[in-house]
Amino acid sequence: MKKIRRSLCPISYSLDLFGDRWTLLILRDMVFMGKQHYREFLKSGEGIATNILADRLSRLESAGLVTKESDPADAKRYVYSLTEKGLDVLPVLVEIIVWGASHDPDTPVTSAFLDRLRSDRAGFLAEVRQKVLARAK
Amino acid sequence: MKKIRRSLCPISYSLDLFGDRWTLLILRDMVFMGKQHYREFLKSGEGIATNILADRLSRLESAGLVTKESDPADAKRYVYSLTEKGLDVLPVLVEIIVWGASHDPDTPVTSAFLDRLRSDRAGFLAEVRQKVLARAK
DNA sequence: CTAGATTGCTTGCAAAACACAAGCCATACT
DNA sequence: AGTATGGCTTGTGTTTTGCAAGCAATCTAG
Repeated sequence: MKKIRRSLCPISYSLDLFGDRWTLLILRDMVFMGKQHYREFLKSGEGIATNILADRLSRLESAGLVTKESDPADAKRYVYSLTEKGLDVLPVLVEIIVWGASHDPDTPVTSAFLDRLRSDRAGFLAEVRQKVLARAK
Repeated sequence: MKKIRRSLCPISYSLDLFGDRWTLLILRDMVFMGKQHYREFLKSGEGIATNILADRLSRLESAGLVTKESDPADAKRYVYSLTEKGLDVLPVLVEIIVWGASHDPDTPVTSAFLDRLRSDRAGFLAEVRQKVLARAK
């Protein structure tokens, strides 16, 4: 296990956890798609490999962004849920969306939606946050 | 050359460029530290390797976030500067700082500064942005 | 004007991380 | 009991990373 901390910089701290090409996509799926099961994450358009997914989920779990519990409705399943700490990544995701959609000529994001993100950032954050919390209940 | 695009998702688009442990640290150094030279990036606390730095700078350049020009004051140097597109990453950096500083028990970020980021986000963004643009002139 | 420095890299190599396919174990359905 | 489903683990290459050297093009001192 590598647990070296590169520096005390908060950006470096964050990147040590989610500075890779997959972790934030998993969080995206949880936050925006409400995904909770291993199979759902596998089905995402980007095509994550099973071993990578398992690794990232366990890292997110040990870092306290995600919890893993067995599904009461189906004992062969596990339910992955966001913690507060995990949900706090939402503003990062939103800014990444804004940057990506602003600069990607082929983005499918509508300019109406992008405008909404820019002009009513706080409202959008609150709305998504509440939706996630509502699902959790 | 690998240029595969994993999906049309704006987050995926962004991560294809800066979804790694180094790229955003380089942008951090440019935005917040005003670094412009190869050697300055090397001196950062995290200790990036020379080949990785060269690779990331060239990727940032081809993606249009950074420009590379020879230094008129010293022909053996190059000056790396942020473009608009590069500076637009600032909000992402700020949210990453907020998340990292909020959840890292060992963060050196003062709660006063963190409060400022949270309560006057727009003001802080404008301030940093202006500082960067002032340096560019 | 010539012998170091300095700057911005490139190259070589071992180690780590990743991608892909296959397999495995514990439920669950029929 | 036999098959399907869900969540992984285990090989196996391939790619990326990290580290140490080396190198060409400037500058700088004597």
